[in-house]
Amino acid sequence: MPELPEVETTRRELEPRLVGRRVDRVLVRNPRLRWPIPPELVSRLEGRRILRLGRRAKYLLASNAAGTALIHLGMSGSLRLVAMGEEAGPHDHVDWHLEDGQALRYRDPRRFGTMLWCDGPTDRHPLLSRLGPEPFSDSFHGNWLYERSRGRRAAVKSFLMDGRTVAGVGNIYANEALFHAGIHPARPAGRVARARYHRLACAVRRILTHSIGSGGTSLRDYVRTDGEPGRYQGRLLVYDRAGEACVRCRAALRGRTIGQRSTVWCPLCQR
DNA sequence: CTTTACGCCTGACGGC
DNA sequence: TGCCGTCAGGCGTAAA
Repeated sequence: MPELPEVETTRRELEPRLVGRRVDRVLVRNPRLRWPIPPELVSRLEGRRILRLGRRAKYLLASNAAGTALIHLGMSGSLRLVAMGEEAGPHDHVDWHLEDGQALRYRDPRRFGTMLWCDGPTDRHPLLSRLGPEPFSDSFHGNWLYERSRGRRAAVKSFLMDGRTVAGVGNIYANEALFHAGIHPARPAGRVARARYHRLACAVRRILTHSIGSGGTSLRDYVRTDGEPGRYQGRLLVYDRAGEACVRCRAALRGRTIGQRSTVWCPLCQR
């Protein structure tokens, strides 16, 4: 499932191949993603050059002179560059035909993903306007987490996964970051001390940095734009390891659902 | 305001 | 072997 490192890896791989290129034609085989792909996405993209490929949370933002395409990979989506004419599979829902004979191919078996068009500034788009700070921005730090969490009774893991708290931290990395910071995922967010939030913010940044450097996690569906798997999976310390031994203290890792999400933690290392 | 549950969808997996 | 039920998972939305 594409998390932020996978999306950022995709962005970095695609950027040099897309920016400056003209989109000649957009072929929508199946518009039924999470929301229908709007017809104006096609008309706004065709005939214009892509000027920028950005990212906000897990949304990829492909801009041209007319506006911006918002692309979300959901939990099974991928973007690849293919040679134009390469046969499309059953889940290859959209191709952007580029002037250089390649096509940007969007595949998403479960169709939880998104491809929308935004005419104006993207920071005013309803899907983006209420997002919290990017994890690598200066405004994301322990004090922000601490101040924002006061009075909150929800689990710190749910708090961390709320996009208004910090953008783009999904289930896998929430589990990992809480382990690194030694914080029990079910602890009420308002009962985590300032110093521990400082550790948590550092852990989030460190883990995301390492995962991006490894090309993403490559759990289950995710593959890179070249079809190769990411390499961070072997570095996951708790996710998907319930019942196994904690790498630090060898205690059996615990697992249960918190906030409708599978959660794993070490009962000794995390308090 | 906060918190919780739901639903979209398919592939993987386990039981028979 | 094959069929079927169950479940995960991002995240917006509705409901409490």
